Amino acid sequence: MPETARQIADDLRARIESGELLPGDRLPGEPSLVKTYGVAKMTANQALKILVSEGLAVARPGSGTYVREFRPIRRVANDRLSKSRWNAGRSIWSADVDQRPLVTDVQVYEAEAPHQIGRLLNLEPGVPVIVRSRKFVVEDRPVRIATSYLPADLVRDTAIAQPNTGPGGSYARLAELGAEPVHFAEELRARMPSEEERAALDLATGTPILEICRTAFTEDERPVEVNQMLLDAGSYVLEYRLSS
Amino acid sequence: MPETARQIADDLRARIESGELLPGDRLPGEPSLVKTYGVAKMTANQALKILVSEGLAVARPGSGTYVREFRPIRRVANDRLSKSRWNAGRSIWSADVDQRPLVTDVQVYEAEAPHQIGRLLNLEPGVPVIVRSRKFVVEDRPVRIATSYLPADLVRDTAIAQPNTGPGGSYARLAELGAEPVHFAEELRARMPSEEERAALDLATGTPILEICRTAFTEDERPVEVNQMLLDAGSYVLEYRLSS
DNA sequence: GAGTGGTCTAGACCACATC
DNA sequence: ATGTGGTCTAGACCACTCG
Repeated sequence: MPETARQIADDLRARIESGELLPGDRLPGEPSLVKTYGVAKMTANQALKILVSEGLAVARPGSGTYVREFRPIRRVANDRLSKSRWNAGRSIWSADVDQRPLVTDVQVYEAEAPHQIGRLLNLEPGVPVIVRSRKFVVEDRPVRIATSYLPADLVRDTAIAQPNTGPGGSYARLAELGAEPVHFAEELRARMPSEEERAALDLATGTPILEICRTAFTEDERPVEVNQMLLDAGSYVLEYRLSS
Repeated sequence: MPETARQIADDLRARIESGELLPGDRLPGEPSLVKTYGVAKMTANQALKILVSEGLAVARPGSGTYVREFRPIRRVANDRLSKSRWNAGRSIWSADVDQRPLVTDVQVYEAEAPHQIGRLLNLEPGVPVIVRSRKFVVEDRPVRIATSYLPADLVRDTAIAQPNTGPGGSYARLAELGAEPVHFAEELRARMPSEEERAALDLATGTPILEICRTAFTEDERPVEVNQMLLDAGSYVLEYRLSS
């Protein structure tokens, strides 16, 4: 009877979904599965790998395989009406609200605009941009990597070209330049991370990432910033509020 | 020298990212990898599985393993100001714009509101809702599953309780009831699908899904619909336009 | 019928975590 | 020191696709 690994995974998944095994609990190990199901060790290994690849479990070599804990952060993208209280406090997924993250690995440099970015910023090919990249850490977990691109001619001599952008951040500086961002377009997709991205976000295998590319526009619809973000999908719930 | 499977996967990934292997191309098969790398068949198998799990390749048993093709659909969530043309035509990911999908598997029935849904709709526990679920197919691919919940007392005697909601769809019917949805709150997360969801969306292994829960509100901020959607992440780019 | 990916076995060695 | 997951081997059988 083949299909054994899948069946073992199905059993364990059922025990997780029924609540018999709770988040953080240790799953039966490989030797245990070998005994109870009478399979080879590698089959047991693959059964556990299935659960890991589904994002239901996390393997900790040398210790065991554990039911994954899902404690996401809520990121709210506000539209102008969102100060009103519709939907206040009601949500489908429980999530911590917007803890202030630790910002690390700040890098700022000037470079030629990558092709796609240049198009979004409405720049001629080869025009320089200021690139700001940084990593956000919550509870010792790296959860987000962000890279911003701004026209160098606009911001070169401001705090935006420094690691520390000052009070209010780069948007406050843009406002001082008469280029306050007020419209935003976000493009979003989800995919599996590359090996590199997995390492940078310290992702468990089987966790997808959310990739967001946000363009910020001034009141007169001039693009002034492109922000590319990579989020650990296991750490985020995104919220959008819209009015038609 | 362990780590062999990963290294083989790295090699192949590099050949994909360099453009030597194009979307749709066939990767070297297991027997070929066994020869060129001098490894066991199962190691070759696992190397290919790594690429599949990363979403870079698709295995077609009996035929080969192929570089995945990514041809997403664009879904635009408009804010009320977005009729203006900012960002017009510029986007970071190429995507077909909103082809009209085929709607299949329509099911409509009345049931007690699930706990979470009831809370979002601001209903007392146990109050009945009309449930509408359907599947959207584009180019023979199922790409989206949607389940809507509406207060039964509001819509029971309308076309919304029928499979065919008539011209303009259920929102037009709600408008006729004086309950036109004008505000929307979307909660969004990405995760790996369950086996069931994988089957329903006909997903290649290694493809994440986007899970969206959208609540629709009337002008006076009354929730009138909750729509839970599951999207094949490989088939969608989402776009949000916001103003602050 | 030949070739493909999918899976299983039985045994082995490793690095690591935990005690 | 023991137990854990991670990986590899060499060989096997299966169901499937394709020419």
